[in-house]
Amino acid sequence: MTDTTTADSLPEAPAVAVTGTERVVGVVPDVPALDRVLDYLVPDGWLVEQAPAADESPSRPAGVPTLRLGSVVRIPLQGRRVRGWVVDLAREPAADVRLRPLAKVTGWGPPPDLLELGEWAAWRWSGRRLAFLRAATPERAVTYLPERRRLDRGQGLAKPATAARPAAEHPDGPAKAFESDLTVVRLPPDADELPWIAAGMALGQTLVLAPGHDEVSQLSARLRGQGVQVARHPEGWASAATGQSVVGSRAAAWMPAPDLRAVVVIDEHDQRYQEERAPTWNARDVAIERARRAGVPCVLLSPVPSLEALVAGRLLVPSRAEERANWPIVEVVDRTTDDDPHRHGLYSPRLVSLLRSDARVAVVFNRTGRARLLACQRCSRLATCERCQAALASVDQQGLLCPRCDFQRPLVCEKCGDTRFRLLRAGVARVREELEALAGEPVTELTAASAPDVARHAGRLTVGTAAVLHRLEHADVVVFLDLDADLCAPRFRASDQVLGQLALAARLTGGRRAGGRLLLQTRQPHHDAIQAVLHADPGRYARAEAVRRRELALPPFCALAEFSGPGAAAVAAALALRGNTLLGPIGDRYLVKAPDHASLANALAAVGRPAERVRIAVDPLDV
DNA sequence: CGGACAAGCTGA
DNA sequence: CAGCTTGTCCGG
Repeated sequence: MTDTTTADSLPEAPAVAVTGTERVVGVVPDVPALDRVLDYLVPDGWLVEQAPAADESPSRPAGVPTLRLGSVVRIPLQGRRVRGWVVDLAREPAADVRLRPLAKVTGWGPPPDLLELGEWAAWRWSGRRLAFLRAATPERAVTYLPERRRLDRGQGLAKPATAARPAAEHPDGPAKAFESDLTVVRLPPDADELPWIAAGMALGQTLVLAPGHDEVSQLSARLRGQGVQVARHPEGWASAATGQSVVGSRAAAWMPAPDLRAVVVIDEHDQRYQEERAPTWNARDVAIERARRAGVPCVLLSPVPSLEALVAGRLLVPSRAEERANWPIVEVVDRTTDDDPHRHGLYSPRLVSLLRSDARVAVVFNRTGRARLLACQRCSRLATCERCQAALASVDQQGLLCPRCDFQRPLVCEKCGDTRFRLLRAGVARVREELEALAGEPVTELTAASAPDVARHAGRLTVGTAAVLHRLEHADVVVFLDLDADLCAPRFRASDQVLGQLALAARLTGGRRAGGRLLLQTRQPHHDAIQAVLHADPGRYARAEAVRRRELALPPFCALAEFSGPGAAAVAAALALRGNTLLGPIGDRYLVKAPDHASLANALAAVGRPAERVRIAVDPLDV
């Protein structure tokens, strides 16, 4: 049997020696382990479009394959055909190499500005450029782009919308925010962001980022209601590439925008902007850099601006009165002084009376399961895992489960065989039972694991993890049962996260005008995060926290990177030699502290990746 | 990533 | 030494 062509062995154009007259392009293959530019011949008859044609378009024969910077192509590679991106239109390969021709043009890909932004992001987060090429590529092939539309400035939104919720009155109005390069707007939780988006869109094509899909859907629906069509990620790629404004979550930071005039990031403090997988890029930071490169204003909105944003841009704040009106009334229950008739310590008298009122109450308690720590009622032996010694958790009233290794065992004491346990550290499920007993009526449990319709059918009383804050529509009062557990979490951003949750809660209840109320149970009533919401002044927290972070040399006054995997030790050691501070190892994880991101990224680029696998997380979240 | 090829192991 | 697994290398 000779030379039968099967489906697997495609007839492949042979490699040919380069004579110097052929067109050669550089292509990055979509192969993660191969982070290189490879050279390919452009077949005869294909067009190569040099610069992005500014004022368009000579009629050209239909169906002629056309290459541009960023074009998605298929290339022969080791007998396979793989996807790749054209990143160089005029390569000059060494005279003696033999090259293969490109197999096919798939369609449009990242425009040149995003290729460059991708290079920057690969540097900034010490990742592979491939991750960003993928992010900036349409999900389905785009083979045709209509003529770029010259959109009416403002797209029908030039006048701020008359919204149901009042716009917080910033002294000079939203347009003011777009007058400089980078502006942080402290917008109270109950204020409407639409006027700010409208002010951006009045300038032309605008990139609007929101942290989650729900927010994106709501926002684009509202804009549609105002007669504004926006491109959404990923299906709106082609529309964005013809100049339509973009609304999307994290990935939308990589949508094309040929006529970009403004960038708006909603709730810039939200951690969902950060990609969890390496490279751990942050869409807010990508948006800032993108606006800077395009020379257009970038506006970051947040009720509780991050220190990262505050050190990067100038701050606009609403009037004191306006900000106060748009935060709820805050009641702090000091658990060190109030006398609690119940043994449990989680339920203050104030909470109990609230449960028995007729208000819609949402209770936040950030511990899933029924109990995370149990002890035998007779012999006080802790329930621990036989396999890994972690504390066993109770999921229901039947059995015990190890949260670390999934080991299961019935609810029986190892030592004395008793089946009664004390719940030393209750979880949401147990708290729900107890709240129900206190209230004398049903309480809905709502966590990230709950079915999608649970939030809609929730009754007057709801308890759950922070998922409550995202999934519930409204509450009259939001209660934080044990704010200290969150404030004291062993992460330096713990109190940032609490403040973010308090802002979400404030949105759920509405401002004090609407009767919104927060009940905070804590043993640290003077904590800056609590004082900040109590006075509706997030600046109090930001100022105090900035001092602490600067003293401890923590972000944003340094840059952190975490290394894990077999190659972690080698990279960490190499970085330490270059004058960075090395912490760890903790398990197989090393933490490196550099004075700033530029020096961290440069040091990492100089050190390079070792042969072994390493996961590099710049700006790690749980430190 | 995934194919190619080399080196290493096994059983007759 | 065929037949198979495991490891290492490399891509235009």
